[in-house]
Amino acid sequence: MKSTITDVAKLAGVSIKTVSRVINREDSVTEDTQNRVAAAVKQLNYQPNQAARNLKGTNSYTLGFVYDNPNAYYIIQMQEGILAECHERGYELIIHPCNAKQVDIIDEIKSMAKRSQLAGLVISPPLSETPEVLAAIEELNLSYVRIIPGSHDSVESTPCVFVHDQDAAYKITEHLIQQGHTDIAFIGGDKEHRSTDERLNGYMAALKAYQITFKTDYIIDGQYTFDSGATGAKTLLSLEQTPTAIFCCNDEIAAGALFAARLSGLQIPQQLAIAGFEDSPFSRQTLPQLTTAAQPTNMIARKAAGLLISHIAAKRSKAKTTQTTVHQHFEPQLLIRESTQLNSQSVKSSEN
Amino acid sequence: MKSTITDVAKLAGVSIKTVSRVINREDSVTEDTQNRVAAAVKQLNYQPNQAARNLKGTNSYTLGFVYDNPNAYYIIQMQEGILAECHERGYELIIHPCNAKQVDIIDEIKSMAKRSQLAGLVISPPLSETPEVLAAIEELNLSYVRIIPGSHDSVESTPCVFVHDQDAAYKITEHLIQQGHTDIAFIGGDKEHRSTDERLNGYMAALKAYQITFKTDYIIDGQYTFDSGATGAKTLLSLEQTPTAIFCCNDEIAAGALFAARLSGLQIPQQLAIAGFEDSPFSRQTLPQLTTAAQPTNMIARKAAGLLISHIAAKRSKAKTTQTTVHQHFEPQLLIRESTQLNSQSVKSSEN
DNA sequence: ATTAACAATGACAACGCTGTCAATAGAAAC
DNA sequence: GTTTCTATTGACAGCGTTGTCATTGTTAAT
Repeated sequence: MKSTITDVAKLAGVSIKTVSRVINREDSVTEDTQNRVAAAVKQLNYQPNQAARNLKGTNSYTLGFVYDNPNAYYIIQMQEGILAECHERGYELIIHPCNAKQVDIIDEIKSMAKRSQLAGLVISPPLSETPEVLAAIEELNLSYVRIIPGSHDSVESTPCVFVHDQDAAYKITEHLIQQGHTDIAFIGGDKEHRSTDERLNGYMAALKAYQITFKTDYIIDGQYTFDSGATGAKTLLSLEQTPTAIFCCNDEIAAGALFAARLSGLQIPQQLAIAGFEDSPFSRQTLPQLTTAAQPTNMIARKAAGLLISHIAAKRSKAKTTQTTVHQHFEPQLLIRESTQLNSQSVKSSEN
Repeated sequence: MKSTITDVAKLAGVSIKTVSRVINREDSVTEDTQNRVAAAVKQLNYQPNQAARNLKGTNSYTLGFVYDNPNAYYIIQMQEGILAECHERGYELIIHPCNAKQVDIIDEIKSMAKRSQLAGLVISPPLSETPEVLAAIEELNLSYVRIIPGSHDSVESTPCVFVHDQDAAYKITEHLIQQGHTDIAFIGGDKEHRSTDERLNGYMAALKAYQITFKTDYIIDGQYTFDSGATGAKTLLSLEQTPTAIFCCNDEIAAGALFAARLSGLQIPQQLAIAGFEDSPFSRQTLPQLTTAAQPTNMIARKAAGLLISHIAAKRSKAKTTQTTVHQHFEPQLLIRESTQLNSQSVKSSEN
C-alpha cells in the first residue's frame, strides 16, 4: 500500500540516496541506474512523502494564497483558479485571509510561510501593492507572484500578472461619452488600492481624449462598499450641476449609487447613467443591470499560479538559463448593460 | 527568528515532550506547567512545524474542507471560521471545491484525503446531506463533521452542527402573517438541498399554526439563484389571485423576486412583501432592503471545526471515555427590514 | 607504472516532532 | 513504615527524506 524510498532502493538494488537523486533529477547518475530506479518506482507506485520532503527544508510543494479583500466573489474565483493549477501541477494550496491594516500582518505572513513550509506565495491586491508586505516576503527568500492592476511595475524581477484596469476604465468612460454624456462623475474605491488610481487614470484619459474638462466636484473619494456608493451618489446628486453619468470604481459602489439614485426617484439610465467595474454578481442583480468591465478572475488566478510554479521550478534547477521572468497581461472586457444604454434590449432576466 | 519545540522547552524549563503535550492539549499536565509553556510559546512566537508533525504518520494535523456551493459569501464565511479554529488549535486547512453532480466526486475526495494525509473533513451542505459522499468518507475511516440544516439526524454517531432552518422559517412566515398577510407564497431552493425542505416545513407549520390553508399554486419549485427568484415571482404574479407576500428560500431568490416585482411596477412592501433567508450581502443591497434570517456562518463553521478537532483528539487518546459525540445547535435570527414592514424607519443606507 | 582527477555511489546524520516506555514524586492503602 | 498506586514528567527512538562527506572505481596525465 504505502511504499517508501527504502523499498524502492531495495528493489532497484541501490542506496536510498541514489533513489533520491533520481527522484529529484540530480545529475551524475548513470542512465542505467536511472532506468532501474524508475522501473522500481513505477512497480511500487511510489510517491514521495511530502511531509518528509518538506521537513528537510529546501523544497516544498505547497503554495500559499494570501488575501485581504472583502469581495467574497472575487476571492472564491481566485482560489478556485489557483487550486486548479496547483492540482494539475502536483501542488497543494494553503489559504490565508488576513487584514492588511493589522500591525503584525508581516509577522503573520512570515510565520505562516514558515509553519507550512511554503514553496511560494500568490498575492492578490491590495496586498500585492503593499511595499512592506513585498519586502517581508523578499526577506523570507520566498518565491511569489503578484496579481496587480496596471501594466508595468517597479519590481520587474518577479513574476507578475497585470490587469489593465486603466484601459478598461478608459473604455467604460468612452462608452459613456459616446452615449452623449459630458457630465460624468467618478466614485473611487479605497485609496490604498492601486486599482482606484488605475481606474481614475483611465477615466481622466478618456475625458482628455474627448476634450472634456473634468470638474473636481465630480471626483469623489470612496471605498469599495455599497454604502460608499450610496453616500457618494447622494453627494453628487446634491451638487448644483448634477452629473448625468457616474462611473463607479466597482460594482458594489455602483449598486450603492443606484440605490441612492432610485431613492431620489431618478430614472436609470434616462436621468442618470451608472457604470460599475468587475462584473460581480451584483452587477446582474440590480434593476437595471449594470454596465461593467468583466475580469476573467479565475483565469487570471490560474495563470498567476502557473507562473509561480514555473518560477519555482526554474529556481530549483539551479537556473543556468537566464532568469527570464515572465509576465502576463489581461484586459477586462467592456460589458454594456441597461444601466447606461437607453435603447437596450428589454430585460430578460431568466435568460442570463 | 525560527523557534523550535526545543527552544520553547528550554525557556519553559521542561522537556520537549511536555511542550508537545501542551500544544496538543493532552491531559495530565499541571496547570502550572501549562502556563509556563504557554508563556514560552508566546514569547518565542513559536509555531509547530506541520511537516514534522505529519511525518510521524499516525497523526496528521490537516483538515479538509469540501464544498460544493455557488454562494461565494457563504463559503468565504465558512472557510474563515474553520481557519480561525484550525489556527487556534494548531491545524492546517486544505480546501477542496467540487461538484456534487460530478460522477467521480467520491474518488476525488478519497484521493484528496490520502494525498494530503487529512486528519478529518468538514463537510457543508449540500454535500453533508449526500449519503454516497458520507458513505465514502466513512469507508476511508476518516473523522468528519457535518454542517446540516435540521435538528436531528439518522447518523447520530458522528459530530454534527445543526442549523435550525425550520424554526427560523417559521418565524419569518409568522412575521408575514402578523403583518396581516394570508396569501403568502413560497419560492423554494434546489430540491437536493435539505434546507429547501426545512424552510418549506417551517413555512407550512406557521400557516398551520395560524390556520391558514395553503394553496399549492403558491409553492414554487426553484433553485438558489437570482434568476429562479425572478422566474418564480413572475409565475406567482400571473396567477389569478396573486399573493401579497413571498417567502423566498434565500436572499438571492428574494433579490430575483424583487427584481421581477419591480419590473411589474409593484410597490414593495406596500403591494407585495418579500422575505429572504441567509442574510447575505444581497439582502442589504436591494431597494428596499430584505427581511431575512441571519445565520452566524462564521461561528457555525468555527464550532464545527472545533467539534471535529476534539473528536479527532478523543479518537487518538484511545477513547477510554464513552464516545459521547457532541452536537451543536444554531438558530438563525429573524432580521426585519423594509421589504416586509410597512411602517419601518426610513432607509439610511450610510448608517448600516 | 604511478598518480591525480573525476564520476558515480553509499553511509550516516539530521530535520522537528510525537509515541513508547520508564522514572519520579506524592498520595493512598496496608 | 512499607508497599502500591496514580499523576506528572522526561529520555529516547524513529517517521521518510535530503545534505554532507566518505568511498569506490575509472580514466587521464605524468
